Amino acid sequence: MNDEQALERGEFLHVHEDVIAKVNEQLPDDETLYDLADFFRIFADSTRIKILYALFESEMCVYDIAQLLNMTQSAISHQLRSLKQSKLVKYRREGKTILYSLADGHVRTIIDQGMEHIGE
Amino acid sequence: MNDEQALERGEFLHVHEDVIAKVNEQLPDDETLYDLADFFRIFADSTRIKILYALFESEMCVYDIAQLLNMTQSAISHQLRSLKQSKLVKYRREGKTILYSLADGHVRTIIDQGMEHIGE
DNA sequence: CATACATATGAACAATCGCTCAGATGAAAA
DNA sequence: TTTTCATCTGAGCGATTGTTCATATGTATG
Repeated sequence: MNDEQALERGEFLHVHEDVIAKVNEQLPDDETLYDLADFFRIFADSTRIKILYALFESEMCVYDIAQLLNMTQSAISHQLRSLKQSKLVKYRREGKTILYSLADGHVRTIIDQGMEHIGE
Repeated sequence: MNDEQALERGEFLHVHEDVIAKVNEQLPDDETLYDLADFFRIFADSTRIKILYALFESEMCVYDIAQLLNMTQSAISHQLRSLKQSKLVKYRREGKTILYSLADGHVRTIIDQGMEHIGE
């Protein structure tokens, strides 16, 4: 069959409409996909991953995390804010210090899964 | 115990050295953590997630993916390059067109896991 | 060969990101 | 209340990101 005949029958040159229809059925809506991308973006920075690893062991205050990672308190505080907003981390106040901990067990699973993939 | 006494014994005000030592044992080395962050960064963009979803169904050419996502051929080609470099996608030539497909079964698991987390 | 088709590529741009710095907020101690 | 400690916050910055645009590469066809 040549292109003209295909065009006459309403087909296109490249587009395989059956496949596209099938994908469109399975593809979640845009908002969900944005949320999913946002979720993965949290793990796309090694500082945030380090913070999460630290919290695997125990709850920690900002200053201790900063010491551990050899970074400024401000940098850690900014990152903890992202983690808070994404509901991956929760906190409680104890006197003057604020203790951060994991808010969600899935975090460990996700990181372990990623680790398994890169093969370490 | 007051701060002066603590300082005399070589302790610090905030740093809980036992916790830090424990975390340092568990914390993978920097290179691994960078690789892990790079891996998650691939999923941190909704265009790339859509492309992967499309490839869940069947191998597709660049033009079809562009039509499906209503984006330019160039934009898709650039993203496919990232996915190629990350070894998440492979390709084969068939005449003039190049057909892309998933290179790794883990991809689906990772995305499903993320989806489960955001609760959709 | 020349032409058309399919994809890849590099430069350029706006948008976003992670960190630093200076200062603000909040809680407890003096 | 004033001071000190612990953390938060907003502006500013250099670096990175995703897209567009124009062009280059590669493959089959006439």
